[in-house]
Amino acid sequence: MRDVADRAGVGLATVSRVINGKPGVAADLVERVNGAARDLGYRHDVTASSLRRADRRTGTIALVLEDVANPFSSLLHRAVGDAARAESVLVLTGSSDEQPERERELIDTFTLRQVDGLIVVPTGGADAELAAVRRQGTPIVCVDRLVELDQVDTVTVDNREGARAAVRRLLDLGHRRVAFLGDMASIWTARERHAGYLEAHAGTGAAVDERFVRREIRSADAAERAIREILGADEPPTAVFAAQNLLTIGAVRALQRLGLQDRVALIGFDDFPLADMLCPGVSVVAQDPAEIGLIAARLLLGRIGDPDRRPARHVVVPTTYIPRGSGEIPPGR
Amino acid sequence: MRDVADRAGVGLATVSRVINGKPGVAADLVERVNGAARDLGYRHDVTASSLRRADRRTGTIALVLEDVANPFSSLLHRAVGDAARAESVLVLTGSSDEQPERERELIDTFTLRQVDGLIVVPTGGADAELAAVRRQGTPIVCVDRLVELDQVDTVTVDNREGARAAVRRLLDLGHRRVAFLGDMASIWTARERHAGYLEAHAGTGAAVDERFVRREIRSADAAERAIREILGADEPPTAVFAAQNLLTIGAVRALQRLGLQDRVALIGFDDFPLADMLCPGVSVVAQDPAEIGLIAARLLLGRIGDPDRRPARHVVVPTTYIPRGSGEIPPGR
DNA sequence: CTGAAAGCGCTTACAG
DNA sequence: CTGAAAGCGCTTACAG
Repeated sequence: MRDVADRAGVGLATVSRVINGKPGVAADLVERVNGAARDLGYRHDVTASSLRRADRRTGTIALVLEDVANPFSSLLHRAVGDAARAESVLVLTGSSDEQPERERELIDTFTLRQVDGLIVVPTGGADAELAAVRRQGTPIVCVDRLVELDQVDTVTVDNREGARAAVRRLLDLGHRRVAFLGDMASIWTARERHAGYLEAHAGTGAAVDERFVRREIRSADAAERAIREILGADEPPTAVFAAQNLLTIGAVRALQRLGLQDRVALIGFDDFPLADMLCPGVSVVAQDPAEIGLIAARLLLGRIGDPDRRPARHVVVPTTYIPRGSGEIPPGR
Repeated sequence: MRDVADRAGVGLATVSRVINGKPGVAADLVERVNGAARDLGYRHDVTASSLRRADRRTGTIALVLEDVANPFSSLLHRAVGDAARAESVLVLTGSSDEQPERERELIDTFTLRQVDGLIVVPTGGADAELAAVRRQGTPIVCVDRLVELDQVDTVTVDNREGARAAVRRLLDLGHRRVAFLGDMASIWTARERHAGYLEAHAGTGAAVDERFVRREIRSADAAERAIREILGADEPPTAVFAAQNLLTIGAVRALQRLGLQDRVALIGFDDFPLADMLCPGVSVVAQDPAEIGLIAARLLLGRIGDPDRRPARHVVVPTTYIPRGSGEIPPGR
């Protein structure tokens, strides 16, 4: 920048003004500075500029996901990336693997790098750290899972209602014994979906049979084992509600292995690629990760641009039931 | 940092030395500085520190992918992220969507942010920019696709051989008419896989029938249409080789719709989730994106740590054929 | 072993 | 409208 100023025969301040597009510089000087910059192949150092800048913005946000390689996460990532790009902000990413310790570590390194804001899928075990960072002034939006913190926005889906409606469909079809497969109860979505499962039964003839309710299931393999076990009982369930995509896949695998895929109904929560191409197609309560990501990014970018203290917002994105066959199997077939 | 120095009653330089773990500071001073830092809740500003640092390293690398939401990319991303994390470096990501213009833009913004190195899946249309950046001193490793540039390492798979072996299997099974579905010829992998398809035919009785060779196919939908067309011909192919995962999915869809999934053989290049659960299971030439990512990250991190000018390396990661049924269907069934 | 000073590449009051 | 000076938070020769 020094060199540009010299070559253009102006002061440093003027170069800075021109580069940043600030008004009030004589046209011929603008011309000269731009010319000099071009001749010298000048490259503006964004990092250095943020150091002295009044707002100290770095033009970077961070995204803390459960796992960047999981389809839900990567679609969310894509949407956030696109929204950020439109405002020339870059995005750093990390995977917490559902470990609070890891989440804390990520939050720490990202804030140390002076990110302008944070979008996080909270494990639930690092809420205190999130609150502290927020108090420090860094805007945060939590996605996928509700967290009640001062000044932090959240965007989730109506898990309870989505689950309730899906399970109610099964009951309305005549199923009396519907199994439940769920993730760790420490995860908000897992609790909500379980609650929806219970609510669906209320007021119907069907009772929840605790033998068929399996929670704390963490992988497709575990889900597969659970289903095999459950279906080995006498008077086994005639339908399954799998409250998470990996668990749905495990359930499909179990049913296929047992040759029961056309006899036992199945509905999963969260869509997954190729669900429509299995036989039968797997019916799901679909979320829209791209929409969630877009809304989260807008909320965050909005807070960054305008730091006045509006109260936290909680936006709920609707789910969609997609019938593909597996959820439409009647009992006793 | 000023505050820490004051509270510890030492100079700024000493604080810097302690924070950076440099040797040669009296034990009691180390103690005092750490104590003061703790008391004051001091947070080291990594960004500012890189400004004056001799090596000017920012501890950040960038990853330019085709699309962060595509499974191949996101697995690669995950591996790179893990390797980077082990050395406390952060990773910025962007999606080029196979557009050279977009790739150039990403390279530009990332280098402007002073990243220490770049891992890119090159579109092929921004090689000049990559070369320029490399000459500027920034280490680069290209993944998935070969590019011949000075001092840039590449890690790819042996596409040609993987494709050749797969198609040869089909021919050995007795198939005489094997269709080919490929991506844009501007992409190195698409050209190589096509070459492998041709090589497989050499010296066998089977001749390549150009009516059944479709290149420049960009999506699952286009692949589905192409297959329906091809299978409408008289004396249609009895087997299909799909040279990319989206195209494989399109092919499966077409075969399912036509009810031919158990009659026409299919092998895809690149594995995809749930390929094993379709009926029949889809046989593929699998790549190992995690391994590719890990190797790329190591190469890059190695170059960053030790900038002496070793010649570029090209590492080739093997592919694996996974038989699942669809590739094992004999002709005329 | 330690600290005062200079400086990384930039922005921002402050005079003019 | 413009420029010289100070300073963002740090590191690094350079003396001592």
